[in-house]
Amino acid sequence: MTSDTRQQVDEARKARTREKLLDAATKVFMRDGFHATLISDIVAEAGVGQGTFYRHFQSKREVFEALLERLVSRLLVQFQPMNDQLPSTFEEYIEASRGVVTRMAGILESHRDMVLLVLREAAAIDRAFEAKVEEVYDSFALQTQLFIDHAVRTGFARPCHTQAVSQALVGMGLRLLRLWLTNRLPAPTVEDALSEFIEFAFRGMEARPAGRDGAPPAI
Amino acid sequence: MTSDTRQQVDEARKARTREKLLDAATKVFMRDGFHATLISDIVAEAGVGQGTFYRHFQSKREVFEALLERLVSRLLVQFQPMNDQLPSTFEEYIEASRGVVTRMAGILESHRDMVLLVLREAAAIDRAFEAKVEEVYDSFALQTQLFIDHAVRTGFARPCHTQAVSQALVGMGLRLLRLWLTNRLPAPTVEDALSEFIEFAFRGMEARPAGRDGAPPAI
Amino acid sequence: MTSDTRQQVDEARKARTREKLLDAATKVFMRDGFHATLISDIVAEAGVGQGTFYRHFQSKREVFEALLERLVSRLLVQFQPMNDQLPSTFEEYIEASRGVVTRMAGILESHRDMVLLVLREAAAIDRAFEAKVEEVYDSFALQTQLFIDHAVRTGFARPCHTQAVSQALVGMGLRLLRLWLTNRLPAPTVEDALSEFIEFAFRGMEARPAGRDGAPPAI
Amino acid sequence: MTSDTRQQVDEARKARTREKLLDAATKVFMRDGFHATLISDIVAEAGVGQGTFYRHFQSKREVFEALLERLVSRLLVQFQPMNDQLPSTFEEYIEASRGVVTRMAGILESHRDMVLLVLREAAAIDRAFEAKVEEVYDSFALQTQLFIDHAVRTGFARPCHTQAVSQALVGMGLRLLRLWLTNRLPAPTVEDALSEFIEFAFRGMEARPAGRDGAPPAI
DNA sequence: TATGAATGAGAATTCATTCAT
DNA sequence: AATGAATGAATTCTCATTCAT
Repeated sequence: MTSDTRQQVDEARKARTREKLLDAATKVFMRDGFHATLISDIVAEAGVGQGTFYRHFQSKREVFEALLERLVSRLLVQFQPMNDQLPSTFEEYIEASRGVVTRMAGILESHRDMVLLVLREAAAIDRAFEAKVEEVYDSFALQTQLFIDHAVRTGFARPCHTQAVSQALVGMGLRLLRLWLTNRLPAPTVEDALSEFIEFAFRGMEARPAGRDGAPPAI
Repeated sequence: MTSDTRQQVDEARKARTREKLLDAATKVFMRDGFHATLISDIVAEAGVGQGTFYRHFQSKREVFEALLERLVSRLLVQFQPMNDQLPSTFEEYIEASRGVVTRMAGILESHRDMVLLVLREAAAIDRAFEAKVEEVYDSFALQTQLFIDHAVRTGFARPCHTQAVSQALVGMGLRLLRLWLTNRLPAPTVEDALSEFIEFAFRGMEARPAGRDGAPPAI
Repeated sequence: MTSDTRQQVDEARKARTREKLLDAATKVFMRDGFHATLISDIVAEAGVGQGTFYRHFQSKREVFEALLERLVSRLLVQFQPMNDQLPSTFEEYIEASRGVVTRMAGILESHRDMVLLVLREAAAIDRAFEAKVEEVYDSFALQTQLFIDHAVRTGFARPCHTQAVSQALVGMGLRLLRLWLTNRLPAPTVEDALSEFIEFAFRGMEARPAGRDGAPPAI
Repeated sequence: MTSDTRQQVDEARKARTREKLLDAATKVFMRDGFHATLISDIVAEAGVGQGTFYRHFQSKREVFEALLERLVSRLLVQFQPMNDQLPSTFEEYIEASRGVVTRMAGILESHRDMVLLVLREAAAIDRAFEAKVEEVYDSFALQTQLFIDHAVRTGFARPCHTQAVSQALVGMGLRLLRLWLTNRLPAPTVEDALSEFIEFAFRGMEARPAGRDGAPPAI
């Protein structure tokens, strides 16, 4: 009984220490950059001893990995409902896209530090991280592609190389995300930016007769 | 009492050594990444003594700075003629864009290593580098914006938040560039990819009545 | 969660290591001279790791500073009682001087190595050290001056520029100290040398009628 | 003929370069201290090439040696006439001493930089230099001793351990010299200081009946 | 489990010295 | 003879990692 309790207390303490370290690492990584960050900076920020670090992680790299893992898993969970109900009119498509993108933006913003950290540093740490992050981007691209494929099949989107287009969309998103998180968004509000983003994605730059009725074009 | 000849010879030798170091650095940075690269790796690759490095650069960072400077100045020189003759029909717009983008692709490809290096690592080295690279991206965006602004004014493009759109285009470009340089281009050839890229940029994803006559729409 | 005991143990260990380093430094500085001494020599002599040095000192200079500080503080403590009871007859003056000087000699001898080190090297390390050592000499001179001033006031010493005289006395002392510590004392024993020193200081070189009764001269 | 001339020109140039280097070294040694001075500092100050240094000296140490040699030889030459005519009255003794010391002061002042350099640094360079400088001090002490011995023999000075006394005098001189050259002389003028110095050397600190007639005391 | 002093391998950096011109 | 670019041995210094408490 006593030892059981004791064990639980110990485990709880360990978990708390681990969280302290992860939070401290995020903070210091953001402040100084991954490479300039020393283990001693992390433990100082976390308020624990130097040796304690090694009871939880093997290396600075492993902390980053844990942080990235945590971020990705949270993002994936939240993005599940993205393809819940597929649209059946053109306006629904636009609305659905706006909804998805807005929700994504919200989630990403709530992990602002880590997201910016990944955008900045992940590819520079080593090839494995670069690959992992590219995987994430690719999976976003794939989600997007499935969406567009469906739109093409249902006649709401023009036939195109949907794989290339979805990668292009991911690129657009990444750029605007970075500008946003560094407060350099070229638009008054995020909502404006997202509207422009979606408008542009659907209509391109070309000028043309306005009136769209939302009906699929007769081909 | 140094003779002119002697001075010239010395200078030439020094310049040659500097080039050797820059080339070696590019190679090693690409192979091992900026942070994993040691000064000793660079001098070994360059075939010069350890001390020689410090006669030319203060630090690894400074070499990277020199490389980036060299790349940027080359890119800028080559991009001058981008806005030479502005188009006067819609088809010309498309063609002009394709020309610009194709030429850029060629230039970028000829600096493949450095470009990839910058895409991967620059932002992670420190804030100053991040700022410098963002400046470059922003200047591309600005060039693009001027182009679109003109197209809007002449009625070939629909009115939109051209600053946001051009940043989005830069994002698209960066993503495809990266995929291309890492051989993951989602298209059979670069030309195909560029075509898709431009098609998408002008027309968006939306399906609609095909026939365009190249004339600006009557508004 | 560091226990009090643990903290004390750690502190004690650290202090012990620091002392080891200071002792080793003194030894090596004496053997090889400050400038020829390498950090690696000090740690080898101390039997600790290279990195340990830097946990305790920033540089070789800082070790020397610590050593000098330690020496000066010890000397100051011991010299406090120098002006305890001021003499009231001429003989007492001589005896008091002899007492002070003898005691000083004893103290200095017990720090033989550091004293010689300071005499030889301190001024050559940098201007700050030169200033610090000159300060010490000046404070000795000041002590001496107060002593002489008193003697002049009470009529046991002839009126003179006591500041200059005390500096001269310090110079004499430093020279004899150096000769003594390098075993080149021009006298059979230290006591002899001190006697000559004091005799000379009081009577000068001039020959004159011997008999002194210890009474202040009627002026 | 031509080659003769050529050779002379070359030699003259070489000698000039050597002097430039020696002067530069003195200046930089004074400014930065011997140990902090780099060969590159000396050649920069001299305005010659790095390699040129090694055509004239093997090392920094050798430059210092040359400078010290030059100083010592100059001092020795000038001090020859010190014992020219030995005094025959007490006043003549004082006057002779004042003359010698004043002349020495003048000479030393004209080599201010080198003298201060030697006082500060020589002993710290290595044991050989320490020995060389001590030799010089000892030779001064010896000169002084001969002077005092004579005074004792002729009855103008009281019998004493003349070797110890002359070392003490050298110590006094060194201290005052240092204070003087660093502008900390505890007296309005050098002349005042020298007067105090000599007064003290002859009469000591003790107060006593004034009137001296310059005659040797009846013993 | 947590701690922080100690460690030492390894990297950056310096600078006296060489040597081709 | 003079030069100054190149050199690399030698040192300093850092910091991830260990380990005794």
